[in-house]
Amino acid sequence: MRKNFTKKVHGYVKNIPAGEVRSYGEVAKACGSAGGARAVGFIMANNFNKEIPCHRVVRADGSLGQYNRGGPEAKQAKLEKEGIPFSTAGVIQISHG
DNA sequence: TAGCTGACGCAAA
DNA sequence: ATTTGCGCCAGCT
Repeated sequence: MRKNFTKKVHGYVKNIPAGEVRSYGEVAKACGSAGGARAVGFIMANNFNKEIPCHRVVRADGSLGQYNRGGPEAKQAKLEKEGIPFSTAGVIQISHG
């Protein structure tokens, strides 16, 4: 049941503490699907729950990626408010929890 | 049921 | 170091 994957992703993302960021690949892997990075992104795009801090999920390169709430700019703004340091490329460092 | 798309990731040039 | 191409999984039409 693929839906299970989605539920796991939601739970994991909700488990991401403020001030920390996770890469799509990390989330996918933690949910049981290593190469399911794209799937995670798709889930986030279809996820509009404020309970799910999808803005804390960034690309493996540290780049922001996308955001269904106003684009990378809004995403970065939220992350900066969380206390996440940023660089010209994007996130300085991703916590691997 | 089959095919296409998508907020990614890695390898090669 | 930067750019381009292919592969990955899950969801939606």
